[in-house]
Amino acid sequence: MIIGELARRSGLTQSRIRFYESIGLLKMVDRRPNGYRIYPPEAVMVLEMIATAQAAGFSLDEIRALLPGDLEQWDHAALLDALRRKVADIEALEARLAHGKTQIAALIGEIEARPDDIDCAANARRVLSRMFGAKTDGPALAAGGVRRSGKAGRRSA
Amino acid sequence: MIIGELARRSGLTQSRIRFYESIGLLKMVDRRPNGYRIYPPEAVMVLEMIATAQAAGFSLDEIRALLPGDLEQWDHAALLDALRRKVADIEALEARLAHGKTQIAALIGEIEARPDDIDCAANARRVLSRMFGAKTDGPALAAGGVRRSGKAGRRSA
DNA sequence: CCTAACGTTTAAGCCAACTTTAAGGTCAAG
DNA sequence: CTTGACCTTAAAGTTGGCTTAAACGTTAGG
Repeated sequence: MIIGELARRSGLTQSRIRFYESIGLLKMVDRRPNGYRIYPPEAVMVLEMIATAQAAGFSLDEIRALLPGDLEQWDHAALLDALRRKVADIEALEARLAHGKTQIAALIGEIEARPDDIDCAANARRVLSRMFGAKTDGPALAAGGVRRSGKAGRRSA
Repeated sequence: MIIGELARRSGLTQSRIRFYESIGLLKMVDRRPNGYRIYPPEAVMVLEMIATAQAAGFSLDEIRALLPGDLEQWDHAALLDALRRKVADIEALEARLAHGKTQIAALIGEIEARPDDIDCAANARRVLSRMFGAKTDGPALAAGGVRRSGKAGRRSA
């Protein structure tokens, strides 16, 4: 299979496939005498696997660490470990999200409770002091938590 | 207040504060004849507000759109709107996370169920076909979903 | 008067995960 | 033999949210 077909069959772009090869993520590639890449049929599945793992929240670095390149040699223990750690990560993120949601809900309540007939600055101060007073324990959802859901959507191909 | 003190009091770095000014996020700044920036005391609160909003999942663009620069003039309606949209975003992300967690849990189950006495490749294929067969509806947690929780942690100052 | 600790600017660098661009080689059909 | 669809490469660009560097001015203390 050459790259165009692999791209069509996996749903990824050619550039993305080449990129994965360049970072050592996709090693199942040979060359024709003319320089063209040739892939075995399994490559489709591996790419789908990579995409799925990404979809489950793994970084490419993590995926590379787990994916043996050779489908016959999975490190079960390491894989299970990584999966369990990922579940823990997800649960931590869920907790942060819940916390953030609570904060926002409280803020909505505060704002709704008093229409604009009262001093805004004082109101803002009240709202904020409540938010900060309510133990915003560290970087709640911060740095690496949530990424904007709106404009990031750029699917393959 | 000059920038060093503001940095100390808000917990942000000076470069970050200047950066916020440069993108039009922090407008409450004057200059001394010598060029030094001077800030009113409220700047501390505004910066904390920005950090909190970020922590709640808002991008700097969103924050700029909501923060009027002048504390006396909040657009209540727009703010409420944005907050409600953010809650919806968070809930969508929560759903994706739950879905991803289910997927991973299923995968763990699959792997645990059969120790390494069986053919790995066949097993992998089974596991994956189950994952893909189970309607991995689109980019579940993909593109803009989760960011690694491990190495992103680089807090201010 | 010197030094150390502040402040200023612009520009470039970093991260991940790609995409885009530019400039070219290969190949099958008509 | 030319056209057009394929493939190749290296390098640069993208996004967001900053940090770091370089080169310089200011100010307080001894």
